Amino acid sequence: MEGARRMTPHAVTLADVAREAGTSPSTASRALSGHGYVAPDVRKRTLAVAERLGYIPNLSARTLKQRRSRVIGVVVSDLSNQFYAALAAGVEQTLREANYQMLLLGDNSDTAQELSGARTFLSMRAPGVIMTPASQAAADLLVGRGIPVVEVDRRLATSSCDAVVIDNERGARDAVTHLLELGHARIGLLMAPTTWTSDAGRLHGYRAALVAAGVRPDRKLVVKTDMHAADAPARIAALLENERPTAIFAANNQLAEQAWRLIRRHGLEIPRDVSLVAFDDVPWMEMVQPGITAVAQPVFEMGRRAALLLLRRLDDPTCGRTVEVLDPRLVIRGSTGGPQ
Amino acid sequence: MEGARRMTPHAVTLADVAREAGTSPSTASRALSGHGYVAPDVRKRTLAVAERLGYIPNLSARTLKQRRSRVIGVVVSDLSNQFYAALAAGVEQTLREANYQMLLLGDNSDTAQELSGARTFLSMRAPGVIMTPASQAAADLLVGRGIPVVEVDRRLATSSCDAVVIDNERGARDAVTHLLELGHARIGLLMAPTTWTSDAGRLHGYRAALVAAGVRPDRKLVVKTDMHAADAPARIAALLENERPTAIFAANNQLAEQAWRLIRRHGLEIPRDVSLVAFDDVPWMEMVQPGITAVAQPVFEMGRRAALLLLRRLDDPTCGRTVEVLDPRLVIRGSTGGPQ
DNA sequence: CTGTTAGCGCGTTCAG
DNA sequence: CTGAACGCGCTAACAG
Repeated sequence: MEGARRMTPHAVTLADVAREAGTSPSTASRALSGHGYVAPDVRKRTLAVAERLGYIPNLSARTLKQRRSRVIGVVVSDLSNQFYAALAAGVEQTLREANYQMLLLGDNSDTAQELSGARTFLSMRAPGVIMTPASQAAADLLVGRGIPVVEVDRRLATSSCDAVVIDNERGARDAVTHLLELGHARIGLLMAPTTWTSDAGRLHGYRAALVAAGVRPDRKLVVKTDMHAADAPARIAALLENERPTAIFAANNQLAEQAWRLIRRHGLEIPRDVSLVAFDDVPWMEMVQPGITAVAQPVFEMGRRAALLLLRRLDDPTCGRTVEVLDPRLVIRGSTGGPQ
Repeated sequence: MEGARRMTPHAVTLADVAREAGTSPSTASRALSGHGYVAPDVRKRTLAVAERLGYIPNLSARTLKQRRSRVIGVVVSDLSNQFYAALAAGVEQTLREANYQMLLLGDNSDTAQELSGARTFLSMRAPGVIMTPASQAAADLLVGRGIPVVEVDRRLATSSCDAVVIDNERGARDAVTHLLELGHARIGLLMAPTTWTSDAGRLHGYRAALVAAGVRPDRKLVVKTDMHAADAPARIAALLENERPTAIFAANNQLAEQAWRLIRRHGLEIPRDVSLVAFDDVPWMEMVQPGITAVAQPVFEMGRRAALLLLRRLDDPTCGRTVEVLDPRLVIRGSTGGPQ
């Protein structure tokens, strides 16, 4: 037991383990990491000592030496949105299985915060990054520094990254076509005021469905507003009151929630007075009465695939670029019916 | 412009900045970090060069040198549970304001995963950790190594950590008393099968309320089950069918959701056939018809306070221990009414 | 199979 | 106010 268990203020280091095991630091390193040759008994002894001393490798030192860490940066738009939470969960599980850590950041859809996150990942020498991009800046910075980026949910980078997205246009078209088939013609669209491919795709799908049915798109029926904007409720209310749409297509789960609340507050009944369809199916949509018809996305799976794409690229940086487009699925519930 | 902008495979380093700025690495370090004396013009020049070269400090090197990073470890039980998501959001925002990063991990209420998370934090030299503890092991390991831990939502560590919790007993008592006042006597309790202080407190509160009202607690009315357990639905259904409680108190939001679904599936009507109260108020509870009476917790605030407690301790490691107990608030909605 | 040597990039002495 | 020297803990070369 020697004097090794003193109240050292220092954490136990590889050198401590080596000394205690009667070997050199490099041999101890090989024994613990499993790289290179080590005599079986030496390895065993070293492992035992490490265990006994409670040795925990210093990742900073390792990262400094190897010039890359095993921490994958992940940034999503909004941690408290169930969609992004599920996405992150899918990513984390997959990364964990491959022995990588996830460093999760939320950027509140803010370019500056996203950029600051990217800088953090760079300074931590993350070998790769997965993001729901808010702007081109962050991904471009990363890619420019040689860090592979996988975009999820939407694509924005000017450089060509791997990506996992949903077929937004088809999802929106399915949703709106469903309404058209029920006999609706005045269909309101609620969407975020972004330039993201996700929103653009949903808008295209909405328009395409109308045109295909011979209905002329009306700009006044389209409201672009952010969930957190102060005037969001007022603008949605204005749509309801002034335009009297017989149905509303909300392009994300948060706008759907807002719309749902406002429709009730206005004393309107779903679907009698107005039908409602959402893009992105979340639990409450099945629980309310009537249930909300929604375009379901395989969220967890999207996270998983994004992680797999990144892992593949880490394994082979030169492999061809992949963009996976997953299929949405329209889940019909009680919130959609024929117009009055 | 010299030859400094070559296609170097290496990231730009402090030495590069120093060379370009015509100074030494140590001066450059002082200039950029702001510690120590540097001539104003030298500082300015160095900053400019750093900016121009796109210098991003290597955190590993800095951490290795300073023996501590600015990454705070955070581990919660379930990333996809809105309660924990909100908690994490509160923590993150506060840490960010203090210029710390959050490393968020989910442990799925699993001791092994929690322990592995703690080891990760240790190996990354995190200066502190915030956790919703699943067992004593992780916190004890951390504290034993001199890393301050703040427990949130529940307390478990044998060592005395700072903590932020809700007054579980009072919350439960308020909820059950509300039911008793409505005339209920057969009140079922759904709770997780843990030894956590949160669940214990809620159980105590439930019992205390009954006893205070002269109602004899009946063990058969208490079902301890995990949300993800395969037999959870069956056991809850059995409670409903065999014991015929006139009201149910679900001790967390997920059990409340399960109960709500099963009550409907059994063709029972809320609150006519059975009343329902939940501990932890989440958005859907306000949206369903009737709304669910629930004990609301200031979740975001709990996260924020936990972060503040940790920051204070980082600032002054010897300061007295603090345990903050926040007040819950009973929100009465339509899911509770008199028994038949 | 093993130990010695030599940094990874940074911050912190301590003389100038 | 500045720079030279050193070392944080680890691993990749290399020689033995």
